[in-house]
Amino acid sequence: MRRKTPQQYEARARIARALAHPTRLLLLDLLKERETCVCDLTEIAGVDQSTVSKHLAILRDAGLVAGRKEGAMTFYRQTASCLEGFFGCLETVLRENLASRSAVI
Amino acid sequence: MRRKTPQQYEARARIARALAHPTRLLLLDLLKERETCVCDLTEIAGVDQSTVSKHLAILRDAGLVAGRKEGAMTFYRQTASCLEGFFGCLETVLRENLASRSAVI
DNA sequence: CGCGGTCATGGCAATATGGCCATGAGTGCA
DNA sequence: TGCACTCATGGCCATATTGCCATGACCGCG
Repeated sequence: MRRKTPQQYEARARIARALAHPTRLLLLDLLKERETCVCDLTEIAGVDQSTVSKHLAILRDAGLVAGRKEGAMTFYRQTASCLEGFFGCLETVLRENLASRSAVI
Repeated sequence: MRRKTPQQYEARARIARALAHPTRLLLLDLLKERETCVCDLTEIAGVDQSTVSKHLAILRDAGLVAGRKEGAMTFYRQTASCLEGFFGCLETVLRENLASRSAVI
């Protein structure tokens, strides 16, 4: 494969940055199954509502979730269809890290 | 799937953070094909050698690359076997984002 | 209309990140 | 030994990120 342009790496990094926070990973995990309103997400995440809104905005800007307004509430859902692969990758790395550390011991 | 512990999300986020920088994505791309020394990586990346070393340390701590000393040089290689899936995920998101924006227009 | 519930955004402070410079350690050659 | 080369690390500054608080917009119900 040919090397990519700085713009391509920047575009990829923008999405990766959106994935690089535990609270956002939790939100994505919750939204994998079903649409959820911000109020419920706030309660589960255990941080301020404004903080959750900002995290959701970051995920939305990255194209990973989308919001649907219904009355006073906004229901978010996952839009990226590939996150299973991403999480699978993370788990693989974690397993490999664990194995190599065990090997050292 | 059951919800995960904060520690699990933190562990995942640590790896995601390592992937969340364009220069590190470039380095991973270069190391996908063949082992490369820091000096060559520095020249290609176009940033200071110390900066490259720090990026490589971050990737190494995340378990994504490993270094092998040979004489005065250190050759790095990719150790994570799943990054293709990760990059594929990023590309999918980018394509989906592009498509949805085109749909708006 | 008034009011409580829901959510997004601006402001701010604390912390983390990223870049370069300077430096030090280790290697190999003359 | 002396020197050039390679790489890692500490220091430092500029910038970005993250959290909460405060606030404002919007909705729906009395």
